[in-house]
Amino acid sequence: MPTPDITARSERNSDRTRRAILEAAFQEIYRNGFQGMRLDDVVAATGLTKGALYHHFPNKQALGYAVVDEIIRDIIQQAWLEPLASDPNPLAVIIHFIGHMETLMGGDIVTLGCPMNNLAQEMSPLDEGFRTRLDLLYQEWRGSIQAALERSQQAGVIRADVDCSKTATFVLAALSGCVGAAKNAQSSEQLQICGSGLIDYLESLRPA
Amino acid sequence: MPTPDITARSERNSDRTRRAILEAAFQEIYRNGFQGMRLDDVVAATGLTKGALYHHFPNKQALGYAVVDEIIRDIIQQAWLEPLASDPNPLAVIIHFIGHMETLMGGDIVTLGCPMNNLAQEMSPLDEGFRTRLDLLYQEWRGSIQAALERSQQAGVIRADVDCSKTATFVLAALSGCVGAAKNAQSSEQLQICGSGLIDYLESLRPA
DNA sequence: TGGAAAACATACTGGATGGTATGTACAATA
DNA sequence: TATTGTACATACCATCCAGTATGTTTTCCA
Repeated sequence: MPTPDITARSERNSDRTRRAILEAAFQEIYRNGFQGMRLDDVVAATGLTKGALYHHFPNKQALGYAVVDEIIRDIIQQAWLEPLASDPNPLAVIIHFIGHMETLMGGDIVTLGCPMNNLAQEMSPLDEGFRTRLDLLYQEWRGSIQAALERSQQAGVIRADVDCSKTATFVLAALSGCVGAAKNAQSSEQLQICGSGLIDYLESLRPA
Repeated sequence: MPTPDITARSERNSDRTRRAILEAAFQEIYRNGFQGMRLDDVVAATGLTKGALYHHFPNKQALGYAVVDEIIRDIIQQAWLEPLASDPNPLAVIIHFIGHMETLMGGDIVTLGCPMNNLAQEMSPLDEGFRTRLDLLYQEWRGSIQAALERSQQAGVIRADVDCSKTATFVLAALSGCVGAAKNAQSSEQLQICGSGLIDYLESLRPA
């Protein structure tokens, strides 16, 4: 007979510790970049020690990779892929998201930017492991936008001559650019202006 | 009578040394970020020593500020402000620039991205001195694009109902986003696709 | 032409930081 | 219950790196 569920609570302690380290590392990376993240700060934020960190991760790089694979992936999944996949009017979802970004994401989006784009901009030229992981995530993200645009196109909400693949690529890049511009200016007004420019573009895709 | 020009050729030229340090620092920042830049690497690249560096700059931060004020400013000036100010058809200049970015800038634009945007993304949330300097540069850049759009608008090349201020903000942000996307993917094809999406948008501003 | 100041070079320091070596409590088997 | 492996804690090291102290050479100028 297998051990009862009571003992299973202790195994989850390990998972919880690992998760706590990952989330603290994510916050530190979000605020200071990967190179700026200090492992001492991560363990201090969790209340743990270096022994715990190095028990779960072999080194700083592996911790960074795990943050991409487990934390950042979840964020994109929940904020974009799931809402876009389930909604019957995807174009409206995209436009709504852009228009209400600061409300939907935290206010950190203005002061700190997009955590995924920050990390990609910093590490892509320096570390191929980061680059491939983040590029894969971007491909999924772009693919979900493309699929959303195509569904809206089939519903007649978007003109038939629009190249949804190219448009998805551009929209995602422009969105990253808007968030980056707002971060440089440290201004949510800048995010509004820039976002409304992107919305104007999306509206121009509608049939005449 | 002042000393003849012959002596000006002498080995020690303060301005040239300072400039050499600035350019080496720019390259290091471009490749590794400001936090990733090592002063030892900068002096090694110039063939000088730390004594020279600390004679011309009080500390690392001041060196970084000077790179923004003197090197990056010049790059934006030469690549954007001057071409846009002198040309009779500014919209065509913008479109041409976007379409031939990799040729006009170096190939580093794909592998390393935009030096100004890189630095802004890294340092704006961390250091107010960097942020204000870079924000000022962005304002000038955006202003020149806005002026260009307005001139094209007065020439009838752009529709009268277009908000040139908002459009300039969006175009600059989208452009940064495109370069960033290409850098993440390490793909000049990505830059082409993304850039053509931006060009499509600019073309849509023309009268029907 | 001498002397002061500028323009460098050389050698060093101290703190920060990623990583390691080792010890210990505890749960899971056997 | 003895044993073993897991999940941490503690203390420490080695290196990197911004910054400094000081010496030397060149330039400027009175």
